[in-house]
Amino acid sequence: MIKVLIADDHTMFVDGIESILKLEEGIQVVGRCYDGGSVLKYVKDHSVDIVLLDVNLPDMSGIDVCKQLSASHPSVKVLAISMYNEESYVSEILNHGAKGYILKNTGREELLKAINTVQGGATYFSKEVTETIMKGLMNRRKSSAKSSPDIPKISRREKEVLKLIAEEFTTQEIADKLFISLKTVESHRANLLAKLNARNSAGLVRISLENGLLN
Amino acid sequence: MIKVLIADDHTMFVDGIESILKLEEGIQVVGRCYDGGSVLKYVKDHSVDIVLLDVNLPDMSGIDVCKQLSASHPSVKVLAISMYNEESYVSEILNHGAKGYILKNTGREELLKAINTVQGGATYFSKEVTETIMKGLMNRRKSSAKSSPDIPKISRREKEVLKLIAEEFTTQEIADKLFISLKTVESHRANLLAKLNARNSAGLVRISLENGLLN
DNA sequence: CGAAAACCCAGGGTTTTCCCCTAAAAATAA
DNA sequence: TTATTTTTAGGGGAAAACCCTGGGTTTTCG
Repeated sequence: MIKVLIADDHTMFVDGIESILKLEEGIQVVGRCYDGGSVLKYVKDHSVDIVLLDVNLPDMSGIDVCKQLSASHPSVKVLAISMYNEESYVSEILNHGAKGYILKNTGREELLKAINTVQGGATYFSKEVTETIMKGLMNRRKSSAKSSPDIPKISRREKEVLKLIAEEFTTQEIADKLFISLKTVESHRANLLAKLNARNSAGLVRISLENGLLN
Repeated sequence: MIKVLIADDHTMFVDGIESILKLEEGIQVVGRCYDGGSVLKYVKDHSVDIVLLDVNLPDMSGIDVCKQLSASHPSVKVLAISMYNEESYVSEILNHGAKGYILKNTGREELLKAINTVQGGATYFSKEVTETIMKGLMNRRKSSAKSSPDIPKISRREKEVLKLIAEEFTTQEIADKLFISLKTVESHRANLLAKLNARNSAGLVRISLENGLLN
């Protein structure tokens, strides 16, 4: 028997969910909460398997609820429910321990599948949400891949110097660390400025980070 | 009846999968392929619902197979199977149309769940794979996901200066842009160095980018 | 309201970076 | 092998960054 807690500030929505789950034999709705604080309170005093958690709650964001929940009660699985298929919402709440993310226009079948999947220890995202995540991944890949229009090869030594510059070491400190002269470090930096087309160390760091040159 | 095609170059593995699926009533293994070319060929001539596709095949990578498959036969769902839980593999093959990604140490139960989920139109990732994806998301989204441990408020003017520093402008240029003295700009930078706990402008830029302070 | 804090401004003095130049030993590629 | 790149290093000077101090203004908060 899966014990489910529903957390959403819209009564009608909670009613809808409950009426769906009531018909299921393996699922028991053990409680209803209309704000984040009640969720934390309820979980403290009762046994709960899954929390159907709305991302947007009146008093505190579902993200915060999720964060605290997974810290204090890691065995409780959070299935996020939201009106919004926004990548930032999705990644944020998943980064804070949610086991799944579905939209509010989800049908009965999918809701049940999500609950069962999450209960089984895996994660569940509805199709639309997955597409959103993938789009996000794809865009980031493109931008990180294409954004090297004209970057000549950075030699091994130059890369070492570059890393140390990004870590805020002075030229003298870098020279000492690498057992080379201060003038040599300056040479490397000068070459880096030319290669990365930067005007100063600040630009050097920015360009490096934007193109992931420090890995 | 779900028609499944197994594509993997390790015979024993294919046997294992097939013996598992043979016991299932709703699933029928319609073919076996040991390289990528055969997959494309088979799909062209037969009706297939799901391809269990190994990411590493002898002749061509599973990514390429997936790409061509989703272009020529979009109704065929690809469920990627791999030994490796590498973020680059996962995101790449998912970007090319795969509907799921599971590892080779996956048990019988999870394999069946994955097949049914994918057949139902949703996507499926095993727990470990999801963690990998989320880790990747988190690293790229440090700004939104991560907490800012000890960053005092940056004033409006300081932020302006900070942005211009990151854009490689010199102190004099910043002073001219903002119609203030060179010395004033230096003051702002000094305050920024203290607030962000940086030693120099390079660190200023790094910390800003890591914490998304330039938005 | 009134004090404390934060913000914006700015100058003097010191250290560091940046730039333009040259150049040789060492490693790598053709 | 020869040719190219990398790594090393230096002089000298202009520019920028950094450190310390302080005054005037605005914001915040009891």
